[in-house]
Amino acid sequence: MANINEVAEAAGVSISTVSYALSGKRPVSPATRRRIEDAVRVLDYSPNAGARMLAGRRTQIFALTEPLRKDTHAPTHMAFVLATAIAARRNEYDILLLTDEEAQAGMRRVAASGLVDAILVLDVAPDDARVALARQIATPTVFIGIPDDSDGLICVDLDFEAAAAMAVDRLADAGHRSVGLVGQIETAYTTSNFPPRVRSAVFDRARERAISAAHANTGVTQSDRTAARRAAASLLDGGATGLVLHCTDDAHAAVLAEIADRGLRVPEDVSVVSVGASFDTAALSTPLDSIPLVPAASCDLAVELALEALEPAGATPGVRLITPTYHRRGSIAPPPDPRVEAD
Amino acid sequence: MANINEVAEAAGVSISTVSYALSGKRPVSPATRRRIEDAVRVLDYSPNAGARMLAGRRTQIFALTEPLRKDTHAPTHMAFVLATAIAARRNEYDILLLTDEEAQAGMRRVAASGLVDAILVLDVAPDDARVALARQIATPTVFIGIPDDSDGLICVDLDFEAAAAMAVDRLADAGHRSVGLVGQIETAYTTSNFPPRVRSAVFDRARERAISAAHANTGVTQSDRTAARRAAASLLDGGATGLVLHCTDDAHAAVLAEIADRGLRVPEDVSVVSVGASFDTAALSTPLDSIPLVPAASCDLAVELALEALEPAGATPGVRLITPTYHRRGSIAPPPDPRVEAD
DNA sequence: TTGAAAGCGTTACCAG
DNA sequence: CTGGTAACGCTTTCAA
Repeated sequence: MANINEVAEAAGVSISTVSYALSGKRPVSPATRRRIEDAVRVLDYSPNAGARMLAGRRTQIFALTEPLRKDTHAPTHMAFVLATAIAARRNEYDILLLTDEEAQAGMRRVAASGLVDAILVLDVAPDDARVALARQIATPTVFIGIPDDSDGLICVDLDFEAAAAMAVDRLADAGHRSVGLVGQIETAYTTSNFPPRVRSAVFDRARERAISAAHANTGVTQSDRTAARRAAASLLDGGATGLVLHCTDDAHAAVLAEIADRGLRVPEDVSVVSVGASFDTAALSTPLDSIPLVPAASCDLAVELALEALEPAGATPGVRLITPTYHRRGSIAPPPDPRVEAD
Repeated sequence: MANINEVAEAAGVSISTVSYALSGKRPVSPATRRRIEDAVRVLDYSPNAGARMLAGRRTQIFALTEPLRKDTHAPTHMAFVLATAIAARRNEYDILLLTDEEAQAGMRRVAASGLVDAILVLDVAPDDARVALARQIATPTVFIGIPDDSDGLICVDLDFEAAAAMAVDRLADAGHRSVGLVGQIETAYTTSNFPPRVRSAVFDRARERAISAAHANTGVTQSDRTAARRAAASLLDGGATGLVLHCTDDAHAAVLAEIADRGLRVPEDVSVVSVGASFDTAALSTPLDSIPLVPAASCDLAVELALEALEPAGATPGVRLITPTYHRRGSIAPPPDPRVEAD
């Protein structure tokens, strides 16, 4: 592994010129630049990471804390980890992964040792312990998700309230008077930050639109199709003509199966809209209208804020809500004629 | 952030003594040690990561390349990432995550810049491009999985051949004359390294035991329950009385559903054994005998080998196969009386 | 446009 | 058992 001295010698310049030629922080004549680039290529030079961290102001590393708990929905979490890694790399940053209980001790450690420039927090719980930690350490920290107490923190997330309200509005606009929310698994309402936000927004907006709303969760374990079917069944039995789905892809499929088994059609008999899904609802057996949770959107913004926080000016604390977008797939229509139902 | 100078001053010793007191690489008198530890605590000192990397021989970071492709089974991959992170931390190492196309460019980069001490490779494809790369770079690289050409590489994996053979043996020992393998999704046989190993081992051992074998894969997309049921159905229709399952948890559930729907019981009518599962087969609707793939086993060994490779002696290249273990859950029994079947 | 040199904060060697 | 000091390889200020 060649170092900057060898490059300088080979190019016949000083090491500072090599450094500037590579960083572009100072103009370098085209001729010398070429000689340096040649030397770099020939020697296969790459600046030493440790030296750079020490001399420079940046480590070019972000920590990503993601507990990766067993009971979480792996595909979604994987999508966020991936989106974060991609966003980071686009800005010349690498991701150091902090999982498990190590999430907390790890945050302390990387902050204290100056290993990372900033910390990104995934899988945020309502009462997340990492919140208090973030306030203690000097390393800028960005939350992807909103804890109960977000005071002074930098947070990024989809505007789940707006998304849920939008879903209810579409159904209400189409004439539905009774909507049902097929929600997450039960535990998610305490371990995760956004399910409660969706649920209360559905009820709030339903009240504002003067229509009735009900909620049923999708069981206690992941990939429990039966529970999802049961949830849909109870809501339909309760008279709901419009369903808002905030659940896993499996649960989506189960709900559609339940609807089909009842001999009902989407959207003629039942209208369905998905909220906060990060998979493709157009690929389901019945394509569904969707107000998706786009990992890249949240993660791109989070990385942007982390970078901003490194600037002398810093980033203003506060919650950044991402405006939801509605994707129409034809799964919402007016409810069936009440007279027919009255049979 | 205090540095070593401040600690030395506060403790009234030289910085070298502080360094040695912390690393333990040189004896330090109990008295000075205490004074230093106090100073460290008071100043909340933590050695600077960059300086350490530069001066020391180690960065205390492993790179983990895991493409995190969309078509992979997220839960399994997450389990391996987690297991690797835990094993690394147990040895004072952090994990730098390399995903995506970045896997290759990233390996080059972290190796060239000396950012990491070793590289761990997950989700190994039969013709993995990272193999050639590993041979080019100086950074020790450990593969968790076995590529087609493993020459000169350090590889770790469950002995899938032995596991598959063991499954066939158990069925044959119980008296089964016809076994069926419910395999992975179709694409896995080209994108992943172990599914073909399981399949050929099943057929090989069946031949050795002079019994018949058949294979059916579980469709083209993940979480396609129908395909898994169809696979089980075709094997049962083909006369298989023993099933070897090498597939996702969803597919396991689907197979059991198919068996139940046919009015068959496990193990009285059909014997079933799971191979290479990294989830709990005892938690299925019918607990299944299992020869599991244990992420921690592979990842612990991989980390161990990575550490060994850093020693002057290095680690000997070669494939380390982990001996499979059999977990009995009562899902294997002798096949039903042939005379009854002949009705 | 370029060079010299002072750090950056450790580790580890050489003395004592 | 302890201290002084030379690296480690880069960035950046100060001079020219």
